Amino acid sequence: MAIRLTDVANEAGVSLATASRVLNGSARKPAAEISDKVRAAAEKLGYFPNAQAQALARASTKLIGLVVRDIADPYFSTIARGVQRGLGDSGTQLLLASTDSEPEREIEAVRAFMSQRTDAIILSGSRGQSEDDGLLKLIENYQENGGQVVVIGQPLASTGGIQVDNETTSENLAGELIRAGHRKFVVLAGDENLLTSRHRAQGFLSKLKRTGLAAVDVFHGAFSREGAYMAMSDYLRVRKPEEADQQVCVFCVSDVMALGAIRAVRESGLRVPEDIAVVGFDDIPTLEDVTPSISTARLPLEEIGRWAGEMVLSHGDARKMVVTGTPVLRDSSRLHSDNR
Amino acid sequence: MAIRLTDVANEAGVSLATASRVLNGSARKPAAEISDKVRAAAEKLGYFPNAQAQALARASTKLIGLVVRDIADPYFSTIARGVQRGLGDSGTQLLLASTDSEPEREIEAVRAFMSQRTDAIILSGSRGQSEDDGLLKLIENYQENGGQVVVIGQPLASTGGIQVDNETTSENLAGELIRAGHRKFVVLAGDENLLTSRHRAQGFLSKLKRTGLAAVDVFHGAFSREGAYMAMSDYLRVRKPEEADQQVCVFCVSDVMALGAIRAVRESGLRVPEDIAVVGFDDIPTLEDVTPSISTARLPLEEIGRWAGEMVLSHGDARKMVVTGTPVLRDSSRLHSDNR
DNA sequence: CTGTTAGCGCCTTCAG
DNA sequence: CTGAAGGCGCTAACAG
Repeated sequence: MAIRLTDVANEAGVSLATASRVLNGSARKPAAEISDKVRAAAEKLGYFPNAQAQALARASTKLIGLVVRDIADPYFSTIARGVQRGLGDSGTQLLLASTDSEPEREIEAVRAFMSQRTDAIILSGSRGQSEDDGLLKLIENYQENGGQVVVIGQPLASTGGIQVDNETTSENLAGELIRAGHRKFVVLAGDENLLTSRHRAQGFLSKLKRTGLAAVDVFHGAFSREGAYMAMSDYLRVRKPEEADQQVCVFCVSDVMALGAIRAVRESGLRVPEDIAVVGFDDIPTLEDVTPSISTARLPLEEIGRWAGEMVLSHGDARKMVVTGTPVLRDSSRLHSDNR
Repeated sequence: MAIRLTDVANEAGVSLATASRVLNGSARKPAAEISDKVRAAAEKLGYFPNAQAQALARASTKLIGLVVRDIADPYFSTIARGVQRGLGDSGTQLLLASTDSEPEREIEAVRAFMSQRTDAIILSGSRGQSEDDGLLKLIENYQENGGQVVVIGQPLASTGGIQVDNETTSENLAGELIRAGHRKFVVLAGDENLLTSRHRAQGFLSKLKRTGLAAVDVFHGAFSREGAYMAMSDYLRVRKPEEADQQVCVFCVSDVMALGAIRAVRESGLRVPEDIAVVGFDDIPTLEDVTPSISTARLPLEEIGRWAGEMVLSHGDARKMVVTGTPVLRDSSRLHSDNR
């Protein structure tokens, strides 16, 4: 159906090999005159190289796979944009898969990418707590066959990646909040089966403990806007009357959760931050448009994606890098001193 | 390097053809015993079909391409999620490309997808005003070779797609605002070279005119948050003192622009909506978290994406459908009656 | 410098 | 029902 290289070669009156050489970056450069003829023929016929055939003949597809949990989540879409930027004009194409937080879908995605023989896979999704054995085996298999794996977030033993030091970041964030005067905390810890979620909560709590602060409430739930909305609603429902007297600072393990929490606070008729201070984690772009401005731990999301993309291109050593977030206190954690 | 079907066949002691038949959905089903042996061998060896080879031998890659302007923009990421949902578990893989609003990058993306022999291409990006001749020719070429094209937003003569009736939607939105009592309008019309931008502004303006409302100011600029921020800043700088007395309603041709506009209003010390009402278009998910809640014309973004995905799967007729947005007045356009 | 010729991994008639 | 063989479109030695 489509025009083949053979057709172009015939049209130009040269051999297949010659046509191939001029149309693709071969080391050997045919004569200028011939080249022009071939290019003209290709143009005239509307020739498009068949990437599949090329991939088969060479040994590399110029394909890389990116798996995220939900592409509509600003956290992931920002990373995705970064990856694309990182890939730049290398001619590498991006295959995208979303897992919807279901481990099996992550495995499916990786299998699909393996079948596509992607040169690399960037995992930015749901690193579960128990390092799904199945996934690990798959990845190992993939690597043995020359596949490159870059993990964003949690580190994975055998792979390269951009690790986020969630624990330290949370500790620092807690430190800043304490320094700002907060003394009473609640943690919306998200899904305890997700490493990211766990580490962020743990870091925060351990800092509190080390500082000798009173016990706080910890709520679990889905690592999502809805999850936080419900967790916060639960908290508001059960909190004791005397708690209402003093401003409490609620740490959510992600900005998206903070957004859900704020919604719940507002619906209950309370104010942020006067009645309840809310703090997030990530610094997703959305925060720019939210009032009050939300305190968070800033992660260079787009750059992280870009680094991942560049890492993939450099095709090199499975380099590892560690990123620690920066606490950014904004209005949502303003201390309400005159409360009681 | 990787395990081939041949290896599996050998391991199982059967022929290549047989192995192929059991491992892939062939019409002819080998004996159960044989099948099990083959499957066991495949499992043991860690076999993954080579999608490229399959694509070459069959005549279809199970690949579809999606081109957006910016995957980090909630409008596009929501559509992207919809597309993925629409594709469901059909086994189709999604290739993603972002154009950054540059027409040439859109063309590059389409060329790349054509090379990848994607079964279909969903265009959700920058339909320029002058229907870039290059793009049209490419698309035509693609279709002649059996490629399916689905366009989201602007309709394209020869292709199917989900058309958004921007003009009518804007008219309706204007109607609602007028009914709500607004009389003084400003339009941040975005990029006049983008059809989407144009139609939205035109619809709005024509409705105003038809209603006999006084002339309003129209500002052009980039079809983006920054563009709107600057346009709004310009407006605030040049508006006449007497205008400041009466609440004005600023219609932005997209929610993302509305967000930028609101930022500008706030930075100038004014309030939304008391001093300046702001209205957007699209109803991106982000709006859920913004205060005041933003009035807009609701488009079922995720569903639009889903429809596009399903359309692609049904492989059918290049169906066309038209979507008209629904005006949703929220707080950002509340009338400030007591302002003389 | 150009052309010829094996494959790359898999599917699919066509025989057996 | 199973096996053998040609071909999908292109690349990369190897000759000429």
